[in-house]
This record gives sequence, structure tokens and C-alpha cells, in this order.
Amino acid sequence: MLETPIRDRKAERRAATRREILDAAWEIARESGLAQITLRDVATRVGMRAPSLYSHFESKMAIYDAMYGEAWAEYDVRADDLQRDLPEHPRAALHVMAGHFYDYAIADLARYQLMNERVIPGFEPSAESYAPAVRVLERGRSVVTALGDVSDADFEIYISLLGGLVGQHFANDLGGDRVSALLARAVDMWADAVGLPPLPSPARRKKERP
Amino acid sequence: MLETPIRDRKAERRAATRREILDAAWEIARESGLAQITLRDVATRVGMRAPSLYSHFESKMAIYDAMYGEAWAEYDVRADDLQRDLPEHPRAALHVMAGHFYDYAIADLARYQLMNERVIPGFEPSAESYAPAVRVLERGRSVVTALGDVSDADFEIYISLLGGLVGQHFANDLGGDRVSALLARAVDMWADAVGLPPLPSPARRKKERP
DNA sequence: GTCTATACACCGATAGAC
DNA sequence: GTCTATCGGTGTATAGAC
Repeated sequence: MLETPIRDRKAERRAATRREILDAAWEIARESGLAQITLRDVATRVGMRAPSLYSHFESKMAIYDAMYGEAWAEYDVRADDLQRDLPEHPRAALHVMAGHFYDYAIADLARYQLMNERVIPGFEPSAESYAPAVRVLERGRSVVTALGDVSDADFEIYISLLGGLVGQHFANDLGGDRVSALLARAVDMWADAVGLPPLPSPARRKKERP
Repeated sequence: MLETPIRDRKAERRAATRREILDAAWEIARESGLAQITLRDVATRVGMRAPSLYSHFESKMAIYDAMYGEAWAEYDVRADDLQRDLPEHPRAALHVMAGHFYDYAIADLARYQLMNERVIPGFEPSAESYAPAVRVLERGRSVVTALGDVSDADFEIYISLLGGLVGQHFANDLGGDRVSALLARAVDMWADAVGLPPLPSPARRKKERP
């Protein structure tokens, strides 16, 4: 595939235009909010008239759908990278994964809202765009449950806990790090409850290598 | 005030009309979603034309604002009632309060979204409507922290946990009770972490009264 | 004061010329 | 593929009838 001698220049150009449209949409979402995206605004930013966008996307919802899909696909790649380089200690690995999710979430409000909240009335991801989200969740489930004797129910509580903290951040502490400071404590609560062994304390670590 | 001999019939009629408008708005929200409220639809249901609504509310946002305010005011009253009739055992009281919040939340998706999520682009409650929400939160904080040696940080984790579970319910289990089954377990995780004494077990209760 | 009629600016979407 | 023109919808503003 990669070494096909004849490049499909038309397809390349089409893909590039799609990319430009999506980039413009993300830009508007970050500047003014997810719901503030209008076809006229997107079109202006890419040098078109609004109806021309319909040559590249079926509808405005299709643009949201593509954004949803690529946001989850990007997190899928990052989570996959992270998984191959996790601390051996179960609780340490959990903290790294939780922090990774939290940081990705709060880095971009619009992106998080699109991925996890229902801020666009009537938007529902297509099966195709939903697939990477399912992949992320299922890998998360298998990794977390493998950390110890973790039930599916406890995994759902873990997910809820992270989602709740992110929600708390966006609701009351936008731009601050007050909620971020709660994350480690909350994760430890959960880890204690499901019986993950405690981290070796710094004091003991000192003693271990004198 | 209450025994004023001359009733203000005009003010009564005005208040009644306002009530009708809000009821119609709630009705639409429950039927079709919070964002599906249109002035024309509301007006039709109360037998008016859309612009006539401006005689009773400054804008559509003012309608959302009144709805937000009365939803929190209603919960404020209910939480106040509940507080006067709480079990003595701290952990039992916590379970009752958490269940009460969870039940109120999932009973009405539109109401919960208006109260706690950002589904209406650009909506921000006025200071007046926000007041009961603050009252609820602050009383919750004082009651929960008084259950034991609970820090403000741990109270925020408690809030996040409840919010996360409700979010999980709406995202994946609308109409089901799968997430509801996680609530008690999650609350116990938190209660263990902050050091609330365990409930007397059923076995011990049996022994205590032979 | 309360409501209607009319209008405006904006939205997503479609039809059809080029 | 991109354009112009246009449609039905929205929230909102205002003039004027009663």
C-alpha cells in the first residue's frame, strides 16, 4: 500500500481539505465553545461558503462525529503507548493511568465535553466513531482489573470517580489545580478498597538502599 | 402580610401565568430534552404567541434561570426535611443522604442536566438562582464534615463521587439500576477512607437483641 | 400592562447553475 | 466542487392594538 507508485492526488487533496475543516472546527470549539461552531464560521476560516462544506461532510453532526472519533482515536494511541511503559507496582500503575486520563481530560474542555458529556443537543456518535471509545474503555477495564482482584463493578466505580473529579474541575476550578490535588487521594481511597497493596513508603525506600 | 385584607388579584394572575409558562417549559424539557425548549412551543402550550412571553420573562435564558432556581430550591427544602430525620449512626446517615441525592438526580434527566451540567450553551445562573444551590452545598458540607473527622478536600471527593455515579447512570444505564447498585459500595469506600465507623453488622445486631 | 403582528439576523440545509 | 439563492427554523426586538 505505502509503496504504490501512482499517488491518488485527488484523494490526497480531499483528505487535506477535510483536515482543514476539522482543524477550523476544533479552533472555534477551543476559542468559543463546542456549541458555537457554525458552518458559516468554519467555511470562512477555510476560505469557502457554508454550503460547500456539504461536499466534504454530510451535515454539521457529521463534523462533530469526525471530531469525536479522532479525539477518542488519539486517546487510544496515547493510552496504548502508556500501557507499554507502566510501573510494575499495581498502585503506582493505577496512579499513572489516572493522572494520564485526568491530564488529557482537563487539557481541552471542548474536547472532553464532546468525548464524554452531552453538550451538543441531539449528537450521538456513529458506530464507527464510537469504536475507539469502546476500545479505550475495554482495554482500561482489562488493565485495571488485572492489577489485582478487581471486579467489573469496582472498575465502574473507578471510572465514575475519575469522571466526577474531571466534572468537578470544570465546574468549579477551571484553570486551577485544586481538584488535581484531590486525584491522588481519591485514587488511593479506591485502591485501598479493592485491596491493592500500598506503595513502598519513602521512608522505607530510604532504608532499603542505604 | 398573609392576612392583608385586599388581595392583589393582578399580581396573583401574573404569578399564575409565570407558573404556567414554567410548567410548560418543564414539560417540554421532560418530553424532548432541555435544549428542545423553544419560545414558540412554550407559548403555544400556554395559549400565547411567542413574543408575549417577553411580558413575563426577560429572555429565554431567564426562563432557564427560573427553572434552575426552583429546581435547587426544591432540593433545598427536601434536603432540609431529610436532615431533621437522619439516622444517628454517621455511616447510616451518609448512606441515606447519598441515596437521597442520587434518587433526586436520576428521577429527572432534564432537571439534573440543568442543575449540574452545561447542556445549555451560554447559560449561567443568576446570583439569585444560584443562591439555593450554594445553600444546599454548604449545608451538605457542614453535615458531612460533622459526621466525623472529614476534611473539606474529602468532602469534595464525596461530591465528585456522587456526581460521577450519576453521570455514569445517564451515560450508560438510563432507566436501569446497574449504577444504583454501585452507590452503596462507593459510599462505603469513601466512608472507610475517612474513618467513619462501620455499621453494626446484621449478625451482631441479631446477637444484641436475643 | 398584556398581547399581537411584523420584522430582523442568524442558523442548518437544499436546489441548481457553472 | 464551489458557487448563489433560498427555505424553514430559531431567539429576539419593537410598534401598536386593546
